[in-house]
Amino acid sequence: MVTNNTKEEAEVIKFYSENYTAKAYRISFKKSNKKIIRDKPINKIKELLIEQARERKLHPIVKKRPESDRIRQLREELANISTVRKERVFDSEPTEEEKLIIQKRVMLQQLQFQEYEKKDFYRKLDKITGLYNFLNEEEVKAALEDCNNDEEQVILNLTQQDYLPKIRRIIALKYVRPEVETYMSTEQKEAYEKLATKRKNYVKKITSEDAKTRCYTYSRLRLDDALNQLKSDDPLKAFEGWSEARIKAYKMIDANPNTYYYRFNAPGEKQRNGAWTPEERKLFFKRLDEVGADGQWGIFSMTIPGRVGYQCSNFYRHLLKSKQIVDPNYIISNDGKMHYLFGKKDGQVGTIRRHNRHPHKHKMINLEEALNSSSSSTSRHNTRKRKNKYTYDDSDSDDYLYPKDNDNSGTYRSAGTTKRTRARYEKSGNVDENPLPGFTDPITLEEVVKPAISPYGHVMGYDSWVRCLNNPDCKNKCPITKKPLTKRELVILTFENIDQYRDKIIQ
DNA sequence: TGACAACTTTACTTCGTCGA
DNA sequence: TCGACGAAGTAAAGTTGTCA
Repeated sequence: MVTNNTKEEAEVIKFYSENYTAKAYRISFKKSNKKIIRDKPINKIKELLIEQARERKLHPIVKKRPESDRIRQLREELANISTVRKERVFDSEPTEEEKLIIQKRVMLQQLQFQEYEKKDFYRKLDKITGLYNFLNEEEVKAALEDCNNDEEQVILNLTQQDYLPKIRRIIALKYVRPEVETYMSTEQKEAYEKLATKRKNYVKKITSEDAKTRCYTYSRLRLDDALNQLKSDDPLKAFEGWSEARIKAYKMIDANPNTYYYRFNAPGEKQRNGAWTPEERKLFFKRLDEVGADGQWGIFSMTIPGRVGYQCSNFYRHLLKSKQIVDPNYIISNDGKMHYLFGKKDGQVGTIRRHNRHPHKHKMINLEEALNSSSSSTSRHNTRKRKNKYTYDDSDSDDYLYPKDNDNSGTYRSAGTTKRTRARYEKSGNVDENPLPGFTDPITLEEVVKPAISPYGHVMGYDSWVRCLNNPDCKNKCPITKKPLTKRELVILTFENIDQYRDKIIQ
């Protein structure tokens, strides 16, 4: 995207805001009914340092990293290089053979130095993450660079609430997306301009007056045209003619990839149009096997180059319509149109949604009616303003985010994501069911009450996860891996499921 | 706990384009 | 001219937070 640097900088600062860290500390202390003491984190660090030293003394752990082997290997290689001893070193030029040996030795020494540097880094990494186990390697590296490689200084700085956000900002700025290069050649540009002119002059013969007016007053802005507009130097013109939905989706690239990819390809990726090639079909079915048609077509399309989410959605409907695949969630009404079943409950007839050009006459039609006659359905009024929120599951239980029992589908109950439901869940007494007693929350540094695991294997208190994922600066993004993550993907650990997840936990 | 508003998501409709 | 298909826009369902 072509924007000025300030805008990009603002966009890439996604991780914890200063406010968030401060809040986390506040909440943590509020919970334990303690007064906020400014040097509390330092006291905590001191305790941890003493504990760590004691633990090391009792149970010395030697972490083996591939580097140790590599250094040994390099040392052996160095020893095996033949040596040349000259009696009068400066008398003559070295022979070719001697030059090669020197070159090899220098190279190996450089490598060895690099390996030692790595080893030293890992030593510091272990020391720092021993205290701040929620930091990742990249964050430690950035912090060390910031403190002239002084790990003690890093440890000290990290006791300041605003230091981690500062480091994360530095990292985030490293990933400023480069400008999307113009991938059009001169010939392509000429052809494109020709096409654009043709489009501009194109006047379709329309019989309806209304349609004619619409055709003259606005023309649909195609994706390639819209993206080309972004190359304009004038920021006002960049989004000219874009629909609200498109702008919204475009802004969601980090916050919500599904929304973005539903309407866009990956930045710089050329859009593919036309019929699906056999390779694309193969990719589509492979993806279908992996994630299924769960409605997140944006996410679905991410692995299919050149195709956006709605293209995948349309293609899926096409496959259904042409009976190449079968999905019981869709029905075909008498008029031959596909309808997705909403609010389908076990043993009950689901409803289908029908669009109406007249917004004041919204209707929900019954499946039976739809199957019998598509036109008769319009006579039935549905004045319900708000449907039952939780239509996916009949159960009244509040096991939010828990995998369905005996369900091999891999889906999760989506009900009960509100504060209220969570409160009810907590009230139900499940909170006491902590399978990880003594586990420290990396955010609050307090013992985790309700541990939850992400698909990436990181464990934090459920409340900490929720606060991270709700933080507008890094909404729906894992604070540790920076990868997309929603609350629904979290699994609260209990005695029932801990064995299933124990091996997946990353420490 | 219900009502409601704001926001998000996505199924579906409509329209543009192209080739026969 | 027409049918088929791709793509954009929008209506409406779902979600979540707030307030009384």
